[in-house]
Amino acid sequence: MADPTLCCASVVETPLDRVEAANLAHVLAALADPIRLQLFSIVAAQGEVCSCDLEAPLGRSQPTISHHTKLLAEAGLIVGEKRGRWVWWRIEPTRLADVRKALGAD
Amino acid sequence: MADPTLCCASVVETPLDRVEAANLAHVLAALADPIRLQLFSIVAAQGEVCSCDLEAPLGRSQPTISHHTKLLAEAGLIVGEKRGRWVWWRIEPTRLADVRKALGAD
DNA sequence: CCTTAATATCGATAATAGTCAATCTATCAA
DNA sequence: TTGATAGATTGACTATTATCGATATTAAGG
Repeated sequence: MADPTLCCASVVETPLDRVEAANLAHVLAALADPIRLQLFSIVAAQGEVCSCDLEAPLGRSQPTISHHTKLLAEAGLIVGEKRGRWVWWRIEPTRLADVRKALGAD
Repeated sequence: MADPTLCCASVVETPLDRVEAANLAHVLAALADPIRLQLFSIVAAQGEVCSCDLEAPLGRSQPTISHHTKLLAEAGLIVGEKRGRWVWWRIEPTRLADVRKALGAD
């Protein structure tokens, strides 16, 4: 779903209002899980990864992997492309940059 | 508590191991809540804030505010100093910078 | 001391989130 | 068309978390 509004001032400049806080918290929550962080870093390192190649390194079942990829995708942090029976995931670097900026990147 | 280990390579460079993922997830989880994000941004904007001045703008009870400041402090993101009956909170900018770096700051 | 005030802690509750087995859907191959 | 495979969805269970009332703790001030 990727709520498009992570643009504005950083968290250290101006007090966030409720909507800004909710939007940013939603994206941060997607990253605030060890399995999803590992998943994200594997995808980032390999460029493109099939869902089927995530179960083994993460030690989680297929439905659980599917659940985590869905959350990361809804947060706009990864994008999936279906090719035949497989879904190939890549990260969305601009979205991650938005998060850094929201956390006060110079 | 502020686990000191957020130094290393960013999440987009190398796949995180379990320990790195757990440490980073812990700090991100502290930020991944709307109330704590607002709290953090209020403290950042004002430089120093007393706990007693957080209940009203955040619309939460005193025990809840105390709970959230504790989580942020345990993540190393804010520091509290007791002066008389009051606790004054300030942010830890280096800790926030560590998070940005872990998320791939250039 | 005793009272008041700021904060922390405890206990309970309701909501949220991670996990997996079972099942459904879509795609490909024979 | 049938069988096999990748992924999504559902349902149930458990664990975690946000919240607040009640209580404890600590520090002035009189």
